[in-house]
Amino acid sequence: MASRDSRTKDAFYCRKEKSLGLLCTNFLRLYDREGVDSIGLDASALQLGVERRRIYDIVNILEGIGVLQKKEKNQYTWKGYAAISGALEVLKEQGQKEEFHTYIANVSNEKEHNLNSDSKTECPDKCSKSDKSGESPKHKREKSLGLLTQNFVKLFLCSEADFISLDGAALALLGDSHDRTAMRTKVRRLYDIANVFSSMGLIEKVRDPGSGKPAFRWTSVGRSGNGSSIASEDKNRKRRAFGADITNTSVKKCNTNNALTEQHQKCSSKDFVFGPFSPNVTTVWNPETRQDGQSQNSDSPFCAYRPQYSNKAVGDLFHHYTEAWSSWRGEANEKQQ
DNA sequence: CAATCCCGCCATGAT
DNA sequence: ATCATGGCGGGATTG
Repeated sequence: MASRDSRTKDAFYCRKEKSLGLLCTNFLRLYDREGVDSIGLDASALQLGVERRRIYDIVNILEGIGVLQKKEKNQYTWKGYAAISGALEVLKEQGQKEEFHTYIANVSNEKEHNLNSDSKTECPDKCSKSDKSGESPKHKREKSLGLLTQNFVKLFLCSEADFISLDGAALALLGDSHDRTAMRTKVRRLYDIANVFSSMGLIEKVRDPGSGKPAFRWTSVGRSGNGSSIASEDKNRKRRAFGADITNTSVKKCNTNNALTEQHQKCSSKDFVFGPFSPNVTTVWNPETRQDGQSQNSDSPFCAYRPQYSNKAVGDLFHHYTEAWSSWRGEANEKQQ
């Protein structure tokens, strides 16, 4: 049946609209409301209008922070933002137990003149790495992303440096594999993680004063002294940010499922194409309009950016449509199963 | 050019 | 074998 050739990036293709960060924001907004406790991957992909593969990315990263927890095949349990602080505490402790602070001495300047001075910049892998005799039938489990996410967090939580570059992180978490390729791959993954973290406000992009190179800084969320008990129940845990929901109604193939669902609706995705609000991509939200600097009280990192339409009415309308559409699709999908 | 990072092929594990 | 997961990196986009 030939390939629908998904690579047909029409004239109106905007990479930003498909970023993991945005997807994460939408994902979070979609599930951060009462009554939610179970998340189905299929439904999720459907609601958000993305391929399944992407949901795996989001889910794996969020699970590393405690927002989600795998329940069973295809099903995750929503733990919510409230679970983050606890997860971070644990991560920080683990990170300290292992010597994560030695990984990132000070990635600041120095650039290529990295002195390979002793230390043990390596193996972020817990457990044994002893593999005498070829393969180790060990846990193939948790090979990356999820683990990488946690290690990335540990670097921030255990390091003194107030900002870390992805290259530095990759270097630190990569043991000694200075393979150009390994580095490249690792950095690619870190970009993915950094994107969702940024969208959640956990980290923020900054510039290294010295080299001018991009780096990330952990926002003031990291618990503060005083331990014992989960405590810090956040007095402001009801930081629910309501706004417009948006769906990535991609006008391309997205689900290999038969078009049964599709033909079932007369007003298929085609018609769903923004009516009054033209698709002129001029109103794309901006994650961080480089206007960094002193941001107001970054108390709550979860005040996600809301991709708003300059026109409130339009936004509301869109929201309404989205809700209707979402629940409809969800129901239809469920029944179909 | 360098920094980003989307997209989806395809290996691998579960059933 | 089929289906669920999710490494991995080519190469398109952005800055």
